[in-house]
Amino acid sequence: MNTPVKKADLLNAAERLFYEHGFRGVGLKQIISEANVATMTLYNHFSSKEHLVEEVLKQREERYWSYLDALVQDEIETPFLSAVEAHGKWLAEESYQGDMFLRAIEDYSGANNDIENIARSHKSRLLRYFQMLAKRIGEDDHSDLAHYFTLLLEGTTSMTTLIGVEKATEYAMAMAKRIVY
Amino acid sequence: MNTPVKKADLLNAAERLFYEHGFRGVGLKQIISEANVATMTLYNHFSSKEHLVEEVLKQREERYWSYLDALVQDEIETPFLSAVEAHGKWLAEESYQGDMFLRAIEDYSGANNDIENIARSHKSRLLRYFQMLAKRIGEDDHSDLAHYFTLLLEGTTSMTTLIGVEKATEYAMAMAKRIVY
DNA sequence: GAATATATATAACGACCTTTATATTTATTG
DNA sequence: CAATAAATATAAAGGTCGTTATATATATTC
Repeated sequence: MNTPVKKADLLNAAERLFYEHGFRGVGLKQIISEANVATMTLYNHFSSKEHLVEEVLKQREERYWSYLDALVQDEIETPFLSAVEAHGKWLAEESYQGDMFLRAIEDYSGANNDIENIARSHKSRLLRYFQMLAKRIGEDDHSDLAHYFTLLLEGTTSMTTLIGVEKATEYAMAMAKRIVY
Repeated sequence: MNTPVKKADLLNAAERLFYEHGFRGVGLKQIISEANVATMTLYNHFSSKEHLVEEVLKQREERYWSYLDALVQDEIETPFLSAVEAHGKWLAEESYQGDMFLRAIEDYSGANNDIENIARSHKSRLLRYFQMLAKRIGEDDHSDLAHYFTLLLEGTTSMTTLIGVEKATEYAMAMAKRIVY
């Protein structure tokens, strides 16, 4: 039947609702309603709400990285600045209200280790990514630089909640230029 | 009777539990249990869970500012660096897992405007505070500088969740020194 | 020491939640 | 076209949640 389509509908509806209202603030009823799907269809694809959360996080991680990679890869001259810009564009399109992974860590730490680990590994991947970029441009303290920019992106995401994407990205770019090159 | 004591017990227990497990992840039953208080004592002091959340946020805001003010005020030579350091100490003592106000904005935006406004006003106060510091040291672009440091503190809080307080503060201090003075 | 105010214990309400059960319908496949 | 697989509608179980009700105990105040 429509198996793959229905599953995708569920994941997309869940991702949007979880992001907007939090994992605990959204019930399965709302998810199946927005996905136009029956209750048992959800349980046919996901064995529990928490497993649905896991797959939502995995999907969002994939989307984030394919988005970032596409924008950063080609500009090998200034990879860090373009990463900040790319992250800003991601925020503008998909993430105007905090970070879903950070939220998952907070919500499920001590309650569900699988979910927490998925979210944490996403964050450590961000750090590794910047370390890779730092090595590529021959930076000596590549670990330091990687941490600076991870902090910068995390700060940009938080600031977006407070002052909007445009201004947040603008200030982040200005800071970035003072730190590198 | 023990009225003020019981109310304080409730606020303290609620603040800790809300911070550790999220507003929606904690039930009133756990709060009254940890506060060693009866159900009706809670409703005698707070008309609903959401009003309890409001007062918890107000209490936490007061604690944060009295903490920060005490550490920053005297060091008029390098107010920005000492603000970063003070924020780091606050994180070490009280805030190892994300920011309660940011979380309140995310959890209650669209659901409870009073709570959201309290949390947002806390954040705008942080921005105003840095603008005041920037003017005091005679900085030209005091608005820019204030935004840089607000972003820096927000980033530090997020990074604390990921790499711990010590390292997060360390990197934040290094970035701060590249930005000011 | 009686009156007042607050805390306590306990139970119940109705709403909502996640999950399971059951029986029916719909589309795909051999 | 029969068989299989998946989606649907509906309901109910079992739990937790916030909130209210009630009646009792305890400390403070005049």
